[in-house]
Amino acid sequence: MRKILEIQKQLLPDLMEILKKRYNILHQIKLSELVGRRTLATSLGMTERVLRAETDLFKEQGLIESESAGMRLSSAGEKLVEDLESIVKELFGLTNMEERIREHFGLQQVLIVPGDSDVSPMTKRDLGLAACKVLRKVMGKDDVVAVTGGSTLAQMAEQMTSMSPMKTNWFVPARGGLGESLEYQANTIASMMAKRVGAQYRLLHVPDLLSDEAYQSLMQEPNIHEIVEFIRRARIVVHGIGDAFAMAKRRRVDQQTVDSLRQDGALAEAFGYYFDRNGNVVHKMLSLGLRLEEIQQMQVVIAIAGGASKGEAVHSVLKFGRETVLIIDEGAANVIVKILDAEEQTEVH
Amino acid sequence: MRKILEIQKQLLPDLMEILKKRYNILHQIKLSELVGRRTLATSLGMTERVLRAETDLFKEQGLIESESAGMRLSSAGEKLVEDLESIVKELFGLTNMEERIREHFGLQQVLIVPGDSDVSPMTKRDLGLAACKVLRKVMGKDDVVAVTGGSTLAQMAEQMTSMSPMKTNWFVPARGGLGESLEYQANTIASMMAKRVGAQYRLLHVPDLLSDEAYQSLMQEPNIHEIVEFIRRARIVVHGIGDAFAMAKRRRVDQQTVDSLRQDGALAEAFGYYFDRNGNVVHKMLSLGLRLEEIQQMQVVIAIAGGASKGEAVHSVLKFGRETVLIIDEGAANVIVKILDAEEQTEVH
DNA sequence: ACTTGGTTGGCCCGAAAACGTCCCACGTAA
DNA sequence: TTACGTGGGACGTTTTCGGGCCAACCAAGT
Repeated sequence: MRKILEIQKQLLPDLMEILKKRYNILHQIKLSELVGRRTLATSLGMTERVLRAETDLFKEQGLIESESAGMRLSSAGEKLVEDLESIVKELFGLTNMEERIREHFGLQQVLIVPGDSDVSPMTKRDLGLAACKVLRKVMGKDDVVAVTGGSTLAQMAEQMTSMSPMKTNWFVPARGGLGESLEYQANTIASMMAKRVGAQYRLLHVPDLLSDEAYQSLMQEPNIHEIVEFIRRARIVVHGIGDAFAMAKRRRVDQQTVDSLRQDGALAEAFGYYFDRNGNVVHKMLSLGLRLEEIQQMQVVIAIAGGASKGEAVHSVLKFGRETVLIIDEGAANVIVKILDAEEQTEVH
Repeated sequence: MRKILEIQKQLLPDLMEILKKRYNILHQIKLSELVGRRTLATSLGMTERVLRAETDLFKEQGLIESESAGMRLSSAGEKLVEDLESIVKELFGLTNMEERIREHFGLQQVLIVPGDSDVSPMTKRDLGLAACKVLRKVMGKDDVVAVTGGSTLAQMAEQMTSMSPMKTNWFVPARGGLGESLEYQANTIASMMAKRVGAQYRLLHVPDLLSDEAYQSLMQEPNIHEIVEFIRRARIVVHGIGDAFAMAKRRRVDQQTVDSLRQDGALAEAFGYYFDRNGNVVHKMLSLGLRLEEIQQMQVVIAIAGGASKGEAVHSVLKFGRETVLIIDEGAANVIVKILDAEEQTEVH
């Protein structure tokens, strides 16, 4: 059932909106039992004229009957609303969550794909696909896109296609090597994405840094300095979100640091920064590239994550809050919403 | 799946058409493999500009890719078309049958409601409902509507409603008593319909006739003559279609006539006339009211029938062919289409 | 009997979207 | 080279959409 709507959505992108709108109208009529155009319009927040267009359609379809005192659902309409109820619920469960999360964190856009990446690998692919779509939409001429590493981003890179080569675009790693395995490194992903869409790319081949001195001396290197500057000109950054300890382990962080992370309540990781439950930065990997300041001022920050297991992490990164677009799956979304619910509960008491 | 599509058809009738249009375009692109806007437009019979609007959308959705040599389906588009295939079939299977039957018999409109009256009584209700809708649409001011008897028509009468009273309309029986039980008689149905929509009605209380003499002498009666004339002024006739022998039995036709019907290959019955497989009239009930000539010249002839068991009968009456609107259910439609298929088969050989 | 507050359905008009049509630079095949 | 078909752009026209208003009507309350 969901599939059929997914399919239709591709051909009729605004199908869902219309469906929802019409359902709302019918629903409202049902509640009001007998209601006139004007009151209905104001209670739905639409102008009289557009509402009228809809009700005229409903009349034509025999879903409502209009008397001199107002309109009411016909029996067919009643039945339809009943049938719709369950569909709309399922349909807009995700949309509702999207809206809720979007509003709560003040994001520009939230996208939830059905499924749970923890369970089904297909969902991860969908996640990547959705991310590609978003990225394609926000990318303009000459844009520089910075990407991080991680399995989700790698998946996204694999899904990436473009109809016309984006010769004027650049892909760069958001930060230098962060100790991940080659295939999940930002460098790998940036170059892969660039190749797949016919864009250009520049890489930042630096090791993880252990000391400020190393940082300073590397930044003295003209060509390194130059590329870091280039990266900082990025208008768009795409990053994954990870569980702090899973990430630390993957990056083979030494035990001492892990302990300190644990002590600080680290929960999530994104672009080399570790966050605690409340979105505070509790640790950062020392490397070159984008710093938090730049990310905070970036025009488009796209975060991608999937799986119920990452829900908490996503929530904490969102709490830090510089993202503009969030792309997650249903599994993660459910967890996040549950956390929000809990927060509201405690607020009330 | 079926249900959700039905709902959409009611709530988003225009979107379904768009869906079909877009599917057709994508399908055509798929067949052409690589094709330009103009050639595609002509092969689809649309102007270049509207096609362009569609293809632009497809591009935005990533369903097609455009090269300098033309457009082709992207892999996503390919997949979508595949998935759509079944949806469109389901969605427009009935539509296709409607169109096929409409064209084959040169009808003005064919309406197929999902389901089979033989199996589910709900379908019969839908049939009645659909008939009401059609009738409401074709009825104008001062129109006289002649109706026949039968269980389907009775069902229709029960479904009949109108938003505004049709004070200037008349309902009349198409023909005099044809030996049916009271509740299925044309008189009963005409009066019931009239009452339900606030219209007027006149009845024709005459028994079945046994002889020409009786016919002649009854027609001498001024008031009978007058009402028959009135009936013949009808612009619209709504009639059911029945299986010849079921009908004969219900009307308690004597054995001799039944035998003669069987000998003549009678198959179907409508408004008191019996038809054989090829749509020839093989027998007629002697009564007053509309004659075949009048029906043939009537502006709107609406035939209603439901159930696979009536498929053959409907086919033979259609073959006689004076209907303008046909309202059947899926069960009957399937049978009819099967007959048409068989006919085409034999034509080919 | 008369006001009041609501209804529907009709109408008008400016804005915006859709559309028909032509043109252009370009790639490609002959 | 030529000839053709392509996608993309542009532009004036047509059609639709949407906002707003109004007449006729109705029911209820005064």
